[in-house]
Amino acid sequence: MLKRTRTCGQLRLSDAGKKVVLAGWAHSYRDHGNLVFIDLRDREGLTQLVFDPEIQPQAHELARTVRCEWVIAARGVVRPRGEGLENPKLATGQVEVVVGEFEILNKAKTPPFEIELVKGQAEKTNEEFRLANRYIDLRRPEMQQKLRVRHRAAKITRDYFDQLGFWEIETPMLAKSTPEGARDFLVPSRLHGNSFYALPQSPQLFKQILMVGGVEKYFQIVRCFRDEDPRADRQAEFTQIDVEMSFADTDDVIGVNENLVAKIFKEILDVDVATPMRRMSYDEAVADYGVDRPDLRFDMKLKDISAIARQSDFKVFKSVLEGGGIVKGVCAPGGGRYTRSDIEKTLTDFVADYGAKGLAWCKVRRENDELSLAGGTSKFFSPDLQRQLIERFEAKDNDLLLLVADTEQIANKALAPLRCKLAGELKLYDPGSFEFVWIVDFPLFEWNEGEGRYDSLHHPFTAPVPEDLGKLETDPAGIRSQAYDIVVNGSEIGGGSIRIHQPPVQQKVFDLLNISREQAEQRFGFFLKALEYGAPPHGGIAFGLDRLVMLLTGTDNIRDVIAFPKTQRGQCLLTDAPSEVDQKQLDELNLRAQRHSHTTRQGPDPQEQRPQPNDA
RNA sequence: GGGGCCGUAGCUCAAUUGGUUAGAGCAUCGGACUGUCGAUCCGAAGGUUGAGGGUUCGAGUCCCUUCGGCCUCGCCA
Repeated sequence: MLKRTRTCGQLRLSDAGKKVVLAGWAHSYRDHGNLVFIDLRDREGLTQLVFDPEIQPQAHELARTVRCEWVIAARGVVRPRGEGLENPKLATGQVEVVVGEFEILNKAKTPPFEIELVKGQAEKTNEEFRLANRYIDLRRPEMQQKLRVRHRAAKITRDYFDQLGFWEIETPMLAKSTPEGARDFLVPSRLHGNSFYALPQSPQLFKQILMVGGVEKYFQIVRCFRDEDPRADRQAEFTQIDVEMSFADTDDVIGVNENLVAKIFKEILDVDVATPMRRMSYDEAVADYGVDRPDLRFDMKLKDISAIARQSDFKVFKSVLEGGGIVKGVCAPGGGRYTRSDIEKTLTDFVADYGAKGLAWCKVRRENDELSLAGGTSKFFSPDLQRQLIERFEAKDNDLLLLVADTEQIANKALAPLRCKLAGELKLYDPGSFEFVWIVDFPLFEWNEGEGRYDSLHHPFTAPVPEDLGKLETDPAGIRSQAYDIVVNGSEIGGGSIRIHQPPVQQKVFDLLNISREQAEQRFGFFLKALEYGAPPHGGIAFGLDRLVMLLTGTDNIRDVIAFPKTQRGQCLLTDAPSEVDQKQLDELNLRAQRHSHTTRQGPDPQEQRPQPNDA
């Protein structure tokens, strides 16, 4: 086998005259009868091979048989291309390799779709197909670029933490199920009948126990599993950069980790991220943006206009306000271009998805040098109230006011995505820019109406702000936590907290979460015990590596940054997982498959109707 | 569990109000060609319109069911 000496992205004019060996895939071929050209591709680039029958008749004959995606190797001499023959589209376009010795390393079937060099082409191919033939899809330069960025982000992370004295420590994949939070993936135990491991939703308790174990500085790039429905930015199986530090407070954790983020953006994108990053309280984020992960690339703050709406003649507003709701809205600069049908159909349907029962609107217009409202619900507002609304939103001519009257929760839930949608459509920001913010001062608990108890906003191990400890008995909802999320462009890429390290505080929190002593003992007993043996104050964070790489590569599809992702229904189209298993495997695990009607294969094949001993 | 969009040749897409034998580009196969680089030129082959059922003289098109993909609500401490 010819051993390659150079890559296909490497050769330049200065290499002219050198003897080289290249290997790769035949990207395309151009057969002129006499001269044959093959563009040879490896992951570094493309180099043109020339086969001249007058120089090497055998190599030329062989080259004529080559087809796309055959794996080939060639030895030859680097030659400057003649004048006018350069290809400015290729980094190696100034030269070509005149082949003397040629070898076909492997033939290939015609690929099911073409491997395009042009960015954006991958999206044009049916994704189902790309996933089923991932090995072809991954040959596209744009996919390889994403894999490369992912690798580099991981490499920078490892080097960064190593230099700061953090140790990368692995934690178990076969772990204990903790029913809080997301649904667990369960793994049956063969040696312990009727018992199950759970795949970790995160290494949370292990990393805290590592702190109790005196490790002091831990990190891990680790796979986590949550059995919930996927989304465009969410897979059941995902990767975290997991970090934990002892004797650290919020500023320590934020400082170490924002510097990592800045380093990654600088080294990969050459983007300068200003540190320390901006911080914003949870309350401010929710009030101004309706969510705890605001996109700060554009302004468009939400405004509570309940006080103004109360004075209007609009019955819908008044009845919502009387019922304890609010009227909140957003001003879309230049939104006057939306037609009445855009608003009353498209935008109203949009907010309806989030539970909003309607969307009130007014357009802002200038008449005789005076701004006023027109259309929609403007008629319910007196000229003075109109002036107040315009002032409140700092609205300009041709803006659009959109108002939701509902509970505060629903109004925010609807307006936050509406704000982002409008800003995107109205092109109010540079999509290539990045705005970082730490969200801090989260409430420790949120009230769960349905269950009649408090839920942790983050998780039950998050420490309260020390000054608020007194409220544990009196005002649990008013307790702030020492939690922090890092948000970029409206995407939460990481979050963490200072943890509770004192058993009595942990116990009190469990009480408020309505977790009984018995339950706590059964689920977290091992952890509570560890806390009693000298747990240092500690805290940490976890980043979503997938989302980070999505931002770095400019994709909004998480499957693009995962080599072998799963579909919306959790299937791997390449390997066909999940699949049924042999009865023998089930027997060994003492498991029986329960075949409900909805899981039984359809299709009345009488052969399939053999007795099922497992039928319930 | 709910809502929405989509499925036509290997790939990307067409196909008038339901109307003749479902077309085109690329890819594939055969041929021609000394400088191409999205090679070009000539020719060929390529289809259970995701599947099943229905309405109709007639269905890619309309209706129902179903499979699959994507987006989304719920869910994701």
